[in-house]
Amino acid sequence: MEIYKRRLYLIDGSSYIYRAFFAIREYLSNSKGLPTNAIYGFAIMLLKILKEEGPDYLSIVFDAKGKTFREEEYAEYKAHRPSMPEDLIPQIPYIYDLVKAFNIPILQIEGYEADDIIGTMAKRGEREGYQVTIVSGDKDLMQLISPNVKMLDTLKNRLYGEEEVIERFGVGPERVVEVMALVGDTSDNIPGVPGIGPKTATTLIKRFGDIETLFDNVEKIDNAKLKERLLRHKDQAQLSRRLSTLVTDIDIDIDMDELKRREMVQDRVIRLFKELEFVSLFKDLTPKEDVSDKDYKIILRREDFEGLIERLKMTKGFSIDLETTHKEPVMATIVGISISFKEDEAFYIPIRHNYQGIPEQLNSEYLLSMLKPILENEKIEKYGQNIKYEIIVLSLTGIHLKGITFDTMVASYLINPSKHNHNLEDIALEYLNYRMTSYSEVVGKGAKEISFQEVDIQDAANYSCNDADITFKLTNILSPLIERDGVARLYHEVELPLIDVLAEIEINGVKIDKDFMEEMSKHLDREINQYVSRIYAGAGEEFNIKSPKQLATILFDKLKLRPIKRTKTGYSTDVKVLEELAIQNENGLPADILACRQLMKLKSTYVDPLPTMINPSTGRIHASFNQTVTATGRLSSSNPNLQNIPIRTEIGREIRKGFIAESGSIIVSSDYSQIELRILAHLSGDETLIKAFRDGEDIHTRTAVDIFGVFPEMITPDMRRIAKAVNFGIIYGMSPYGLSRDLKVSQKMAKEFIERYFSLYKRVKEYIDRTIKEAYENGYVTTLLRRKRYLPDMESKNRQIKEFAERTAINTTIQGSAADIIKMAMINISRRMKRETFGGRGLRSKMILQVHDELVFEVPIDEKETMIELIREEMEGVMELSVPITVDIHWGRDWNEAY
DNA sequence: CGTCGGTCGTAC
DNA sequence: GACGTACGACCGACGT
Repeated sequence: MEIYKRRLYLIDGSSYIYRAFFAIREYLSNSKGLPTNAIYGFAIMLLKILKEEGPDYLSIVFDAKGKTFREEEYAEYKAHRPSMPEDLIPQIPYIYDLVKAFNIPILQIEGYEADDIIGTMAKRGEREGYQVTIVSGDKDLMQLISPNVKMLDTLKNRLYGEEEVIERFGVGPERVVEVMALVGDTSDNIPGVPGIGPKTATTLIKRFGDIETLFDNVEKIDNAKLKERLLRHKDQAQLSRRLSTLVTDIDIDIDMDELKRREMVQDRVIRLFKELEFVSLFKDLTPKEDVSDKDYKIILRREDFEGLIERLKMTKGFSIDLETTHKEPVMATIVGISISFKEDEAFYIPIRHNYQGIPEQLNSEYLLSMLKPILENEKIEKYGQNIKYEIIVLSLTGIHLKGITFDTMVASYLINPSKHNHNLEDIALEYLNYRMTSYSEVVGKGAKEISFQEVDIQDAANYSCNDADITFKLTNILSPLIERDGVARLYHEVELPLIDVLAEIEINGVKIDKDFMEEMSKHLDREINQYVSRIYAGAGEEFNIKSPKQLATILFDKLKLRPIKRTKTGYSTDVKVLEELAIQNENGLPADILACRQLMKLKSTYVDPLPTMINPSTGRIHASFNQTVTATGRLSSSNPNLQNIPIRTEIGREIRKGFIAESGSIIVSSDYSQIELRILAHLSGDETLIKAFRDGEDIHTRTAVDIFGVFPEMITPDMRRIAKAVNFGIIYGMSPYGLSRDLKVSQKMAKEFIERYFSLYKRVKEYIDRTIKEAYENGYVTTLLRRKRYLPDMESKNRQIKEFAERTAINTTIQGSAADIIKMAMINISRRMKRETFGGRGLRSKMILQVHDELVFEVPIDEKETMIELIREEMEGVMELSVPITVDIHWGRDWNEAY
């Protein structure tokens, strides 16, 4: 019977810090601008060891400050090591904090490197009968490996035993130092024998066993050159061996019991993770909220329900959460409703649960008819998490939810729009330190997922009541934060009223000409097939054109075309590259690939998916317009994304012909003209720019006149194109490099354009400088309506990252202000459409799309003139700026015609 | 078999 | 060697 061996883990802390730092190359930082990549990598490693390895004994070993004996012996040792990277320095104290919070003993001894301590402890552990695991990736430590000592590299997920050492060095662990004596180590500046690499060294050590024997028998070496080399560098080899050999007999005054695994100090770790903003790690450690002690009630009896109704009539407000059959609100049927108006208390009203052995539920029509007057009562406040969902679902059952005064998702977004997620789970974790049960834990995931109707009523109630309860709590917590952050007005006057407008747009949907799309798909298919045959012929073989990797192999390996640029993973095959290749090559292959790619893109992204997304009951597509996604304040659209329907190319624009109006109606599209440049004129106060807009000039021509210093009549299309690129460049926080790339001119010339621009539009330059300065001082920028975006990277020491933050600062004020403006216009238009009557009844026109600077409506033909006037008044008169705001309005039977 | 990063390409 | 903001299709590596 095998005896259980106690497991001792020795973590090579010092090298891990560096390895984590360099392994995680993307820039991680918390919102205070503290870089966190090394801390994160280190934390992941620790958690992995604790969770997956289950050590009985454990220690982290660090290098000590000050000189080691190796430097005493050899001054050059590690002499060429660059000093610690600037972004790593501030992370070190956190790593020590983390180790302490994890309650892991640290070993650190003056005069010795971590490796020597590990060596000593590994040998000791082995002697005393432990199974030792060294956690490291350092080859220097491989000499310690034995049947009882393994090395684990968590970054590469590899475990090294004797076999792996032989694989790596060609010799066993006991001879590793002999090989290293000959090869040396550039990173440690250990010289070895010059001209001897791993291959030769291994051969020699295999033959002679160790370097002493090798030198004793050096005469036996036939290769004169090699022999001479060895003899000349004998001292150096011996020195290298001493430097490479780990000390395994340091007198370490520690009892093994002190290394026994102890529980981490949970709340200390959680606090640290929270400060570092390691959301997922923090989440894993936060204990799950216990709902058993909450006062959650299921409403199955009439008197309970009627009691609840009476109490609801008396409340100031309540949170509401719907459970339904579908994620998409336009497809959803209500399964249950939860309501909370007191913390830790909530009610669940099952409506359409459906499974074997279910308790009897109250009649759904009765329930909804009783709730209707309360839900529609403007005076009773409603709070929700993504309440747009409730608005849509209820609206489709004929209930018009009124009195919405709080949406926790939108509130969280306004407090910090850069967050990737404003899920209830994440908000609760952040503001309440609660870890909630997730939806997928209730209904299952993937193939095992069941309908909410089949969820046990008790489980459903716990889950749903908790949602309502937490939404209610968060309303109380986030409300003052909205005030504190100065976004209360934006919240109440813009974002909250906008929810209704977005719900309307989603309910309206947009009509798609299914036959047209399917016809276009067939047509594209034929065209694509022709290209594909030609491409295969040109390539001499069949391959997957959609695979950049396979395409690169064909173009650059097989056909030996000139690779223009590289990506992280290989040669690039993007449009720029293929265009360049198309010019250089008589062979039409690159041009064919370009054309083919474009058609495949249109087909697979738009033409094929769109008809499948038509809702069978409305015959229309109901995309989501998301209010809490973009960092700047813009909306986004998904399922499908209707904000990136092609327009720039002829064939792409075809697709818009499939976006049609109901018969008897037309599509009316209204887009702001140069809204972002007008905002720039307003925000900067630049007289030249303001005058140009006031005079109704073509802004790009005007800029061309200015930067080229010629009469307007002399402006060529090319000059206007350059001016246009410069104008856009300003909005994006231009660099000479970016502009030169865009315009295909030298960086020098691009720089001249920019300088010329700034010398003429002085206030613009001042505005940019001012915005960057404010961003740096405040840590955030704001838009016209005081929407905030934090920019922690303004303080980064890394130039590239800092400059990126600066460009973001500029772009956000402009793009975000444009978003503010169109959102206000949407609200105002919607209000007027509801208020105004036409021919004795309300307007039947529908707002159906928003594309950042454009609003699209479906308008009954008789309402055309009324709507055009209404739209123009509201969009142009939305706000008084120092320049006029103008719109261009077009109409037609489809979206292409209305362009 | 699902997840996820990389590449590419649409829009404003 | 990234001038800003998004969404999503597809590939392919990786982990269960």
